[in-house]
Amino acid sequence: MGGKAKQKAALSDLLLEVYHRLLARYGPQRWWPAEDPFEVIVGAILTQSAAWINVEQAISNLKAAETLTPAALRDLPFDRLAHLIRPSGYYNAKAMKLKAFVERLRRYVDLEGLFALDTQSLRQELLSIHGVGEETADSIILYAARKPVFVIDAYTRRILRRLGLAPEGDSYRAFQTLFTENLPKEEGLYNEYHALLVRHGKEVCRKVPLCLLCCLRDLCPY
DNA sequence: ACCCAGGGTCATA
DNA sequence: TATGACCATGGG
Repeated sequence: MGGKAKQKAALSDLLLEVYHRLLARYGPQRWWPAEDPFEVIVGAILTQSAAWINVEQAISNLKAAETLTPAALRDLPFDRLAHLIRPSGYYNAKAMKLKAFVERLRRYVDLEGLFALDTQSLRQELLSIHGVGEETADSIILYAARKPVFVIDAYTRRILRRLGLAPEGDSYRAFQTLFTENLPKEEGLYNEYHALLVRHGKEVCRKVPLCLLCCLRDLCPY
């Protein structure tokens, strides 16, 4: 094995080691916390820069109003939609995004039609919808369409930096490549790994600044 | 009182 | 392409 290949093998082992530690520490996360694919999508948009606890309230409001379907959201007056999702913050902006999504969905009839696209086309299509950026698009592909795409979020970046693994460039794609080039391409693994990173990020990285109690502390170069 | 959450868009340089 | 203002609620 050449030097390059050896380095890559080591990185792959490290990423798997991190995964197994998190899994042992927290257990399976059973993501995404939603009853169906459409609820995943609504949650992915509502959780943008918002605490999940507030998103849960907004989703709960939508369910109580029996409006958590594409057709119902299309029929819902804008102001009423905005009011229902108020707890998740940025409610006018997010009401606009939800409307944009369900309007675009008409082209494919339903989610099944949209998800019939190959992964690359699906990603491009999602990115072209107002309010859907890279993280939201990938969350939808992984957790709603159940296709193997690794989701990168703020927690993931923070944890990788702390482990001294942050890629050069610092871009979304660079972080994503780090995972996909060094892990088996499995939807189940990507699903659980990202969920665990988020769990770990919430649990430890903010509350315990230097990771003193962190299950990854001996992997930290700091 | 202040900080920031499982981001994204848009205007500007 | 890169930065900054803006979107807004609720819990720590």
